[in-house]
Amino acid sequence: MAKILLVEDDDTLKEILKFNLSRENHSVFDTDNANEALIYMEELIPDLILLDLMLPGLKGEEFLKIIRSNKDTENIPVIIISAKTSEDSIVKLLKTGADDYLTKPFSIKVLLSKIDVHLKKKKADGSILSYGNVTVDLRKHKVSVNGQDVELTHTEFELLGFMIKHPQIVFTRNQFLSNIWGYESDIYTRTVDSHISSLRKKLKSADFKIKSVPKVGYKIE
Amino acid sequence: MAKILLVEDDDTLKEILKFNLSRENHSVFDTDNANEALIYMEELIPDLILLDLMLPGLKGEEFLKIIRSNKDTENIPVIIISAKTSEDSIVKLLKTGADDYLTKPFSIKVLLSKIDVHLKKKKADGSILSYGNVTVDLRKHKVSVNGQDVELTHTEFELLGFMIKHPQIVFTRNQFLSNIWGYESDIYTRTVDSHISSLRKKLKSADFKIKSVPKVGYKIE
DNA sequence: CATAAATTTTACAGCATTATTACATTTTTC
DNA sequence: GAAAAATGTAATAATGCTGTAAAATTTATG
Repeated sequence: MAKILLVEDDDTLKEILKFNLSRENHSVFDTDNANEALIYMEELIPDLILLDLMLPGLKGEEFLKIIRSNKDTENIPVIIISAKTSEDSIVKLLKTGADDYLTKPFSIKVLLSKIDVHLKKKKADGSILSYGNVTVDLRKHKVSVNGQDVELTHTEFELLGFMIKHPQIVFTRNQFLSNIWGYESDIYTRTVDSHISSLRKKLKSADFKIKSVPKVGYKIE
Repeated sequence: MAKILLVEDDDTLKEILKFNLSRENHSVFDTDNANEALIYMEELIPDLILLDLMLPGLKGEEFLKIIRSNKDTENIPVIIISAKTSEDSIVKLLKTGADDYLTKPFSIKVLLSKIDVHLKKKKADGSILSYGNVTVDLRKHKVSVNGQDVELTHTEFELLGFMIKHPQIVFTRNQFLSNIWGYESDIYTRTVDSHISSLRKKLKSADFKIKSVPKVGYKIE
C-alpha cells in the first residue's frame, strides 16, 4: 500500500526484503547505491526509506542529511539498517534525523511492524482522513458521515479537508484563504464564514462541531 | 526541560534513570505501578512516558491502551522498557501505540537520545506552554488546569499566554496594552485590571497566582 | 448561449466580548 | 496612622464579531 525505497547493496538481503515487502502490498523500488537513490527520490517521493549504512560511494549518513535538507523529502520516514552496533553512531544517526534503526541481523517481523508504525504516522497526508464519524476521501472527493455519503461543493470539501487534517487546531480566516484559495486571492474574509455556515448545515450529524474562536478563526472539536 | 513520567518497579534502574534524566534537566515523576501512574497522569499530563512492561498489578499493555484511548493523553510519546525480547510482543506493542522500545539491558546514552528525538517531534507540532498545572496550547487555543479545560475569552487567552511565556516577569499595564492590544490602542489602562480580574476568577485552581505589583503591573508567580 | 450551480458579497439580527464606570478595598506615602 | 493613591471587581454600556439568509456575481454545463 506504500511506496518504499530500499537502498541496500547486499543482494541476498535485498531479495528477502523485496519479497516480504511485496507480500505486504508495498511497492518496492530498490537500488544498491545512494547516488542512484537520490535520482529515484526526485521522481518517486517514496512514503518510506529503508537505508543500509554500509554503502559504496555516497555514504548513508550523507544521504540522510541530503534527504532531510530538502523540503520535499524532509518528512519521509527513514529506517536505518546497520551492521554497526556502536552506541555513538546510533545516537548520531537519530540526531541527524533517522526515525528508527535496526542492527543486523534483525527480524523481518519486527521490521515490518516498524514500517507499519511509521507509515501510520504519515497517513495523515494519505488519501483517507477521518475524524469521529466523518470520513474524507481525498482521492475520490467523497465525504461520508456514519458511512452515509454527503454532497459537498468543492470549496466546502477543501475547507473540511483542511480542518480535518489538523483537528483541534485553530486557523484564521486568512490562513484558510491562503491555503485554499491561494496566496494572492483578494477575497473578502467573511466568505469563509459563509462556507463554514453551509458546511455546518450539511454536517449536522457529525460528532464534532466546527467551533468559532472569536477574534481568531475556526477549528473542529 | 520536560515532564517525564517513569513507571518502573526495579528500584536500582529507577534511580539510575532518575539521576540521568534529571541531569538532562527533565523533571521526573516516578511510580512503581501502573495504577498509580494513571492517577499521576490526570493531574500531570507528562510530556513523555517511560514504561516498564513487567509490572505488578495493571499490566503495561493495558496501561498503554488506556493512555491511547484518552483524548488528553493520546499524543504523549511512550517508550517501552522491556526484558522481553520476543518479536511478537514488540510487534504487538508498536501496534498498540508505543512509539519506541528498548530491551534490557540498554544503553542510557541511547535512551536519552531517543527521548530527545521524541520530545523534538512533539515540540515541532505545537507550541504548548505550561506553568505549574496550567497548560496553554497556542495552536488549539485551549487552556487547561489540571487537565481540565477552561474557557477563556480571546483577551484573557492572550493575556495569559503573554504572561506564561515570561513567568515571574513583571509587565506594566502599558506593556500589556502595546503587546496585546497593539501599539496605537488608546485604551484606558484600567481595562487590563478588569481582564486580570476575570482571569483570576477562571484560574482559581491554578497553582500560581497572578500577582499585582503595586505601582508597576502584574506577574505570575 | 441559456440555464443551473457554485461562489462571493451584502445586510442585518443577535449575541458575546470588551471597555468603562463606580465603589469597595488595599497599599503607599509622609 | 491618616490621607492619597492604586488596585479589585461587579455591573453597565458600547462595541464589534459571528451566523445566516438572500442577492449579486462568477463559473460550469449541456
